[in-house]
Amino acid sequence: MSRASDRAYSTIREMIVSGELAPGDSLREEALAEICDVSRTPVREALRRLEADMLIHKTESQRSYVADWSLDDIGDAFELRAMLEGHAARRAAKRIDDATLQALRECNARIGKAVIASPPDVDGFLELNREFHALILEAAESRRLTGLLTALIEQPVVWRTAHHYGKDELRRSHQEHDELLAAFARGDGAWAESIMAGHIRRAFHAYADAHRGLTAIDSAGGKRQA
Amino acid sequence: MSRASDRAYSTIREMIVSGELAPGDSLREEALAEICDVSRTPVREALRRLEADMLIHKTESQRSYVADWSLDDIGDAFELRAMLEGHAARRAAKRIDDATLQALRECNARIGKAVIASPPDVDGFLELNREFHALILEAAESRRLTGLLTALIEQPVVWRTAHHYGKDELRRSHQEHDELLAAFARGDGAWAESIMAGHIRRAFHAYADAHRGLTAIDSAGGKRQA
DNA sequence: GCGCTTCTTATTGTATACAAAATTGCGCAG
DNA sequence: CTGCGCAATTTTGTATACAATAAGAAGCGC
Repeated sequence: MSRASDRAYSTIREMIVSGELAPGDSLREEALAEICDVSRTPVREALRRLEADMLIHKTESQRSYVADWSLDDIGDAFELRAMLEGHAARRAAKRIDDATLQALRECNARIGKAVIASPPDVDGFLELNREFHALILEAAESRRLTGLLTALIEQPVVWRTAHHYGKDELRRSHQEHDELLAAFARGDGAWAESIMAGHIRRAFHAYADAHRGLTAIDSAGGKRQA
Repeated sequence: MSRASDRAYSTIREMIVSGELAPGDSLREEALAEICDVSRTPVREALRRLEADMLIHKTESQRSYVADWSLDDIGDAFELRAMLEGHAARRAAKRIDDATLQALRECNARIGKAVIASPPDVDGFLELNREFHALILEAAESRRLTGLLTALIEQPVVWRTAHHYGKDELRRSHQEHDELLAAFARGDGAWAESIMAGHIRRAFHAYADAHRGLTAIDSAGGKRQA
């Protein structure tokens, strides 16, 4: 992470995820280079990686813009994610070892704490949730699946989804994780897959509801800072 | 395709796919730059793309090598491909228009001709097969699915699989495509998905059988540098 | 005033030079 | 002879300069 291109990648990605760069904004290499305090070379590498992540896209004339997703696009991504993370859960259920299972339990316990706090610690939830899913993905032992899913998990969407979660929805997430743990403990892949797929699809509908409600506000008001 | 980085990408990729660069071979930027007759800059871009395709990998010390896949890895890739192309077929069945359906029919007719020739025109089959699957993917209308699958279709593996197909297996592929067309014509997504998943899984077993048969030859006669 | 062409300018693509990091090979001590 | 450590070489990472290309602006004819 110490390399200049990595810093550029993280910096730009963070700007997109946080909303500092809005969908449709143009990304000029020189400007980004100045922001990241590196030369254009590592910025270009970062842009290519972000393009692979589908966080940005290039026009036919090679200029880069922050990608903007229609609800259809996002539904699409969630559907694929549900399928692939479901698959990951199924595989994990058959391969998981006790140490990982224990780590998942502890992780979800901390998620529980973040969720019952007042107000709920959404940022903590996000980080722990990321860790929880990452552990499962690792337990699935498929480099390719990992690669595919990393390209698929749109951090901006995850972020917004969680920030629109109410206390009830956060608690429900926590419970679903517990169910997942039960499926893992029994090595029941089909069960794990079902729960995971449902978990992701529920997240989509939470996002879609919030999005529909917020469309007017977003287009009227400005960008929010972190 | 006229850009230097694109040429470098195609050139290097072709060298890997054709086997000119063997799994485990090291990829030195300067050497590749000379081969492609461009500077290191576009070569580096090409290497990053190939890395995303998982055709090459970088060690922790940043040196690049041609990826080599164990049969497990390849099975993994086929499993994901079966799932995702199945999903694509399901979506395509619900969205496909008459023009595309007709194009698919014509494509498969040409596949039929390539298959019944003596000897079978395997290269023609490969190209038409690629086109057939690409048309379906396009009909599925999911940019993300397209991105995921492109990263997943290991051309070297596809190439070797087809070249180990006997006449019967090529004909069977042709027939499965026809079944797929029937499912599309009826808009039966579930049917299309089943056929496609089976189609891919069969391809895997053909590859695995051929691979197992060849492993002994490879390890007995082959150069195992490294 | 409108549309077209052309020129200017902004932005990306490529090459090269240099810096940082890693591997290799050598020399030396034990 | 072996193991260690240092330095010489190779290889990758970054910066910068220059070339190519596309967007934008101005001028021109109509």
